[in-house]
Amino acid sequence: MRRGPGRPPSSHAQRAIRAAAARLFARHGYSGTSVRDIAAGAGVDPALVNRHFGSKEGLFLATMSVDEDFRGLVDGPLGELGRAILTRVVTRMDGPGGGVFAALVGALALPEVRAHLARSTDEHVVGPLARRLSGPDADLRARLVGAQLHGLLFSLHVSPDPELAQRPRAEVLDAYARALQALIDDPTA
Amino acid sequence: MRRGPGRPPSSHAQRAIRAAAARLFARHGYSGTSVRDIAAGAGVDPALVNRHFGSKEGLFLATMSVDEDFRGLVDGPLGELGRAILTRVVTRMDGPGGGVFAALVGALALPEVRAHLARSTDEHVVGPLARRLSGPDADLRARLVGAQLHGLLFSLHVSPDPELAQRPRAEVLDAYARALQALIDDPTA
DNA sequence: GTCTATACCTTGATAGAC
DNA sequence: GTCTATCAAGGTATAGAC
Repeated sequence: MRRGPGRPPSSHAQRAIRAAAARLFARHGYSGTSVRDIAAGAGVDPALVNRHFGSKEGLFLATMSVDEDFRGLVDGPLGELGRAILTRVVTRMDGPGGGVFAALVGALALPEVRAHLARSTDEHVVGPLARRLSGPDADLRARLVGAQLHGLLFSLHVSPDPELAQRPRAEVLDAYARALQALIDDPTA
Repeated sequence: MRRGPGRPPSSHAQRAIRAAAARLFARHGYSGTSVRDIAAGAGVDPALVNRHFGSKEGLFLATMSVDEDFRGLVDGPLGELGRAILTRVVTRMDGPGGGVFAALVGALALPEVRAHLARSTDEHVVGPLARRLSGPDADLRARLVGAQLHGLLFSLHVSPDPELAQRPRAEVLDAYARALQALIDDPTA
């Protein structure tokens, strides 16, 4: 939180609302969390939530982001990039990020949530990857890697496949990495 | 609709409610469609909806299913199965099925919706595919093909990537089919 | 500027009349 | 079998206290 002139200091209530919202949204989703629940969790009056964040949607957008989970995902040697991408993203998402991703998917009916997920994926994954790939259709292949990534996160955290979730992560990542690598490698080489 | 003894005939109102619900849920999602909207679209009283289908959730489950879109998806020669799966599912989902899938994902907060999507994927895709695959980890590889499938449908219909959606379908399917095939082929062969 | 109390509207659901 | 009346929950806006 930046303080200083030109920006009002965030009150204790604001921080408490943020913390309660981050916890409840990640755990129970957007529609499963009421503004009154968040206010109760933060120990403040329900009206304060909209006072500080404009609306329930505004608070959701202020607290739920996958930018930190996606940043830097496609750095590293191209030859083993599939495995590297999956190791990083799954490790991060096994923390609180998994709930954040699931909450975002559950709130995709909100246009701003759609925009956030699309922008974050483009900015941190598809864009940087497309610039690094060689061979034909680099942009298309990078976008499909993004689709694969969403597919695995979906099956682990949004609509969890129990059999998949219980297996040793290393086995799952090794197998899925082969599929990612099939799009990362130059098909003409 | 089957008629006959032992089964009460479905009234005109029931059919009208079904039709309106299928259209509105697929177009505006679960939370974006109110029971009153559906009743208005069907030209009936709002109370009739819950009278006939128990609840909004009951009506949703009675009208939104991907069984028809997923059935028979993994039939055909193993050597080109990746391409065949994608051609079939994308063709079907470019019709009304795309909206149905998106609506189901948007309603995954409901446990019964989760169960339906998991069961349908297992019954029509993962199960039959696992029984056909040779080589190690057949079950794991089949589950990951399911994850890939969800990933593409997600990027085409749930959180649509405009660049991906506008490209010629053949290009997209050819490239993604390589990634599916990497899990279908026996890795030790 | 920060917080509280309160009221309003939409929506899912139900009870009971006809 | 169908409709009217009504309730509870929840998102939102506003008036006013401190």
